[in-house]
Amino acid sequence: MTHPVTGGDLQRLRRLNALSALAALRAGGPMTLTQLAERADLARATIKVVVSDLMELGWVAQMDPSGGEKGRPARRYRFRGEAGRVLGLDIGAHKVLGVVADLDGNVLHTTREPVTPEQPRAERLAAVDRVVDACLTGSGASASDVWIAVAGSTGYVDLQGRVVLSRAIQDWSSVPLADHVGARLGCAVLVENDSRLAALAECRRGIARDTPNLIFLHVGRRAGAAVVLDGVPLRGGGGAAGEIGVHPLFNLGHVGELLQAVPAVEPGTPPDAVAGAVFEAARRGDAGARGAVLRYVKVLALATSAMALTVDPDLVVLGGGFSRSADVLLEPLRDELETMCLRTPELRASVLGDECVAVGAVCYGVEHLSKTLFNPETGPLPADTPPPLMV
Amino acid sequence: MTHPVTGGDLQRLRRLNALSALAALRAGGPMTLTQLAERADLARATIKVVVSDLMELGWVAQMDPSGGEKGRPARRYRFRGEAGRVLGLDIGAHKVLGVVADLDGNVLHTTREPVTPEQPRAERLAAVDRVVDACLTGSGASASDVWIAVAGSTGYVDLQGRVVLSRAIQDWSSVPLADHVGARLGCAVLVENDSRLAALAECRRGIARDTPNLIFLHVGRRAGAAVVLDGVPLRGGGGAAGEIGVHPLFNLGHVGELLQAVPAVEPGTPPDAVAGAVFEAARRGDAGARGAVLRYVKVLALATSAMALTVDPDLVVLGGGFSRSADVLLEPLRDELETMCLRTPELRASVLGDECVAVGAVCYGVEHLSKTLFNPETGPLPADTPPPLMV
DNA sequence: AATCTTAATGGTGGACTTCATCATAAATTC
DNA sequence: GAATTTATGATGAAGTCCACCATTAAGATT
Repeated sequence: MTHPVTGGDLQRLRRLNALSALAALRAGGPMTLTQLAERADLARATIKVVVSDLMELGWVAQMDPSGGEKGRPARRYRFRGEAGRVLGLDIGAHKVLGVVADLDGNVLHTTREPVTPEQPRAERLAAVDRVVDACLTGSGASASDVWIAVAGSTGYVDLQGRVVLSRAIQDWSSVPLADHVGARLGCAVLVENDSRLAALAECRRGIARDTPNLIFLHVGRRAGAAVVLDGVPLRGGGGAAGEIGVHPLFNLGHVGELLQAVPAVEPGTPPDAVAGAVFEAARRGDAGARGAVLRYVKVLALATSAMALTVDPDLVVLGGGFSRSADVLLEPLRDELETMCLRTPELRASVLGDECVAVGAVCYGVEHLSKTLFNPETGPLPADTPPPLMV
Repeated sequence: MTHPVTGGDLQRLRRLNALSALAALRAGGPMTLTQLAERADLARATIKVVVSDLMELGWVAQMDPSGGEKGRPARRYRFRGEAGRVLGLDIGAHKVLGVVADLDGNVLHTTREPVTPEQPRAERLAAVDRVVDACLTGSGASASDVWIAVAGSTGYVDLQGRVVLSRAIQDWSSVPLADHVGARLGCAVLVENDSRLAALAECRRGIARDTPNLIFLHVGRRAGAAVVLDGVPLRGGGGAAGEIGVHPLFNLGHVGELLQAVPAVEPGTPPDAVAGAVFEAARRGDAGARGAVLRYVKVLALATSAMALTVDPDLVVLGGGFSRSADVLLEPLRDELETMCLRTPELRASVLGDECVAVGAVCYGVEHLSKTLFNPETGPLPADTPPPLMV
């Protein structure tokens, strides 16, 4: 009912102040004591004690004096992002992508390996293992340096991180992905829907950086969606939020097929290239192709407006493979949406490319760590010890 | 990025503890010092000081000793809900309903006045004024006792509380409702969509008390919806969340008309009674009526499943005028939803009746006060002084 | 009716945290 | 080299919480 206001001990106040300082340092970059005192709204003397505590714990390091200022040069302090590592995985239909980042979310290393949708589960898991190993060796980290791993997978992922159902990947439903990766790394592993992570990535570092309420539209041969509200990916009561694709009127699972039979596309074009060819023809002005695109956009708009009317976002981000053809899609989609919405959201194309999901996984991991590690109950734990296992 | 961890002064710690004690007292009812110390996780000595502070401020009062226990009888303390009043208004098409409650949300008085959808704006506002006055005199309160008023109105209400657009009520779009009521009461006035308030009421005190994620379906001659996520009504980027009714495929604005032309209903039945007659006939087993109900339910299910797939609720609550015929609607609607959802939500009928919106308005007001008054920044202000104007 | 048990109450001292203030130190600038 | 600017270090004061102990007030027992 009322939101939890927790006071407590004097030591707790100290913890609160330490966390406040740490948060200010993380958000505002390297700072002097005076700046930090101002941002955290604490006295200099207090901040000094707090910061020296944090340095002992390993969370904060002193930087080389920069000089260039007028008076006595102030010591500058920074958050030690290198204290731990976050691993982001994108397990898609055609590739497995691994990204290692520090606690600030800076990407340190990327590994990618191709897979096919038809591969059996064991082979795909082996590919995941190889990517994880390559990530570790490539970034010079050991398994114990990784504090949390987040894996994005297609399909409906429930609140416990189980892949309940996947249509895009063969033999993948109810795969024990978290256990598999967790056994290898010995850290907490979160599994999330890939669209949701992509949406988060666009919201944090992409086209939606200034927009907390958005719908991410994953368009490709299959279509999916994710919703972000107040900057937080919406999971819903069971993790199925955004799965508008199964609605009987929209049938987004096969909406990509609307882009098949167009005269302008030569017979014999490989299936994966058909859509691109249609877009290309539409770009050139081919009437048949434009008609196909319009039919496709109409269906997409119907589904999108249903979601938009439900959650009233400020922005719709067009992502996924077809977003490369945003120049052809954006305008007609915008026109269609205009006719169906009460408060038509803006429409923009994704900008993060194919590392989108992995970057979102890193963001998700960093934020999860923030919530659990930097917790007022436990205070900032020593940075050297890896965090306790959590889910 | 990181959620705000604010520490601060020693006095701030005291404020935090005072608020923590107050929150515990509000949530847990009257308590002894020992119980309170346990709930707020503070030492008895501390709680004692905090509580005597709160008594001086007027937030807490001592109760009569109850006795009946074994040892020395403990003094029991309670939150002084009577320190202020919250006014909830439901401005509907056919009635204006006013409810006065204390800060605990206990309803003290109710006033109702009939109106018609066709009445001009001035008449409707005059009716609102009369209801407000009757609420004050009826509950023995003066205008300055009312700390906040919340008005529920049909139509699209934006984030600033402006009624942007109303189709159900004539001459109502962009009415300056908050200003009008605020001028009369001299307190903050919030305006919200009525379905959203009804949803909140069901979530706090109705059929959904244990369910934080739900969709409230307002069914009647016109249909509307509202979404509650994690116990919070979803407004969206511009306050239009839940307005699925304007979607071209669902046309919920006139979905009630599907219940018109049924042979079992005698010609000449007044328009308002037709739907009820159809439901009655369907209840008796009339085939034509059952068919009409089924057609109606199909449309409703399409819209509901679109929303459900978007936000993945645990529950759909059937409310509004037609929910009186839930016995006829629930089962077919459940069956239809079953075929369209990935994770089919539970389906229940509203239980709060026609005071639903006003009760939701009170809940909303109480919770808004909790957020603004009981704010760690300002600490618990003296209870006697009415709160500063806020929006 | 006197005594025992139970549990709340009141008070004291100690430990801790934060803050304001002042004198000092280390750079740049003139 | 002096003046200026800014950071640093140290001290004392004030505020807050907690553990502990003796005291008080009621019901339960004999």
